[in-house]
Amino acid sequence: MTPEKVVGRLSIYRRRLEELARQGFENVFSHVLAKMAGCKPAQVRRDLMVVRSTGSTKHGYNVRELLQSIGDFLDPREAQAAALIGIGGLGRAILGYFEGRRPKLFIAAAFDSDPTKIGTTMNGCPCYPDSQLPQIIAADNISIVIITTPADAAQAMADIAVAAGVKGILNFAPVTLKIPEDVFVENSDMTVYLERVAYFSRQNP
Amino acid sequence: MTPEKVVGRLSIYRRRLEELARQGFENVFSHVLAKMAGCKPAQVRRDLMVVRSTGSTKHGYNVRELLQSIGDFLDPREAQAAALIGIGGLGRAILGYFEGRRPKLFIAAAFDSDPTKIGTTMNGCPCYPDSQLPQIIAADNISIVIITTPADAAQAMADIAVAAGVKGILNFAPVTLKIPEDVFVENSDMTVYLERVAYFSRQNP
DNA sequence: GCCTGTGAAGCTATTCACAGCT
DNA sequence: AGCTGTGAATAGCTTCACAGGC
Repeated sequence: MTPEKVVGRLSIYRRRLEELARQGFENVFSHVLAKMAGCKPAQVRRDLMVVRSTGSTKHGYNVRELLQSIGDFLDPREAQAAALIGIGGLGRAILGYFEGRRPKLFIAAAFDSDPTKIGTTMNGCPCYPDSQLPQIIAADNISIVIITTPADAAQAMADIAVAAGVKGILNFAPVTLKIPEDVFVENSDMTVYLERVAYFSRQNP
Repeated sequence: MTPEKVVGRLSIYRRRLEELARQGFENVFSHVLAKMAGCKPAQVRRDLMVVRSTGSTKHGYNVRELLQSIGDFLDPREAQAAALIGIGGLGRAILGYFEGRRPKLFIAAAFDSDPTKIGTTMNGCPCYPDSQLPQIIAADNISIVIITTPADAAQAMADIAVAAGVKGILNFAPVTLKIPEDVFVENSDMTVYLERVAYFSRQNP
């Protein structure tokens, strides 16, 4: 199975290729894409092996074909719906971020415990009370949740989502979730990031 | 030099240990901490070798000592100041997140191009116009910036910050920054995370 | 000449497995 | 008996380096 790192880089290559396409470029060499993505040419070529796209010696890779191949690889066949749990500053930022970016992957519903938010629409996304999570996950066929609640609510929300059949969790709460093996969890912990930057910023002369 | 992964896990262990300390635990075994952090006991023990903390067979590690050792390792000797660039939803969320969390690592200033934000205080953090970045980085001895601007502003802000002497960048903008080797950059790209969760959520039977 | 595709080498990270301690 | 600390083994990732093609 394709490693996480590779899938992550494919996502990055895709966005760089979209820029290139917008600017009218038809072809790109591995060393150019590597520079744009912040990695090495050999790595780009190896990663692209997994999407079975093939370049030519003369012009490198065809931008449009490559976008197609990466899309075929990364995107679901049918559109995939996600839900956001916890409509704070971070949750709102994420809603704004993804609005209409990928037709095959969209945030279909947002949940919060605050009654003043319920019934409103944020960035085109309807807000529901936490209590409706199971019903709406089922009704909208939601397979992914993004958790942006405070730390103390995260596990309970995750449990409900998993019980309702969710298969992937993107967790921004600074806790380690206890989740069954067959559900994919990606943690994004800003405290870790900042402490790491602080640490390494002091290591260079 | 200590690998990034290890530094990240130390940050996680620390927060789990803080919970344990709050709950009154005095000692912890590697397998307990491993479960709390979502990794394996052998990895915990190996990671803890780098902070030169040493456990006992009978009771495992002493929570307070371990917190001390990790702090000595991770924290700067003098307090380290960061600046936030781009006061949108994400920026505000981050300000709220870090307010008063670590005495040795704090966000001293926030910057934005929107004049209505200038002069206000958010989560205890004063807001300045972008144009004052160099002066305030110098005046407050800021060594880290957190970039939460839209994609198209990120490189320009990063260039200014680097020119002003910043040594670490935490970048949330979905672009690959071109930055000198001696400045540490950590990228956190939510699009990548979500696409990855979407991809792997489909791979399990 | 300068590219891609890839076997093989080199490197990094994780996990095993056990000696040594209490 | 059950833990830590760690050499050694394994697994995973990146980079080299070159054959093959235009």
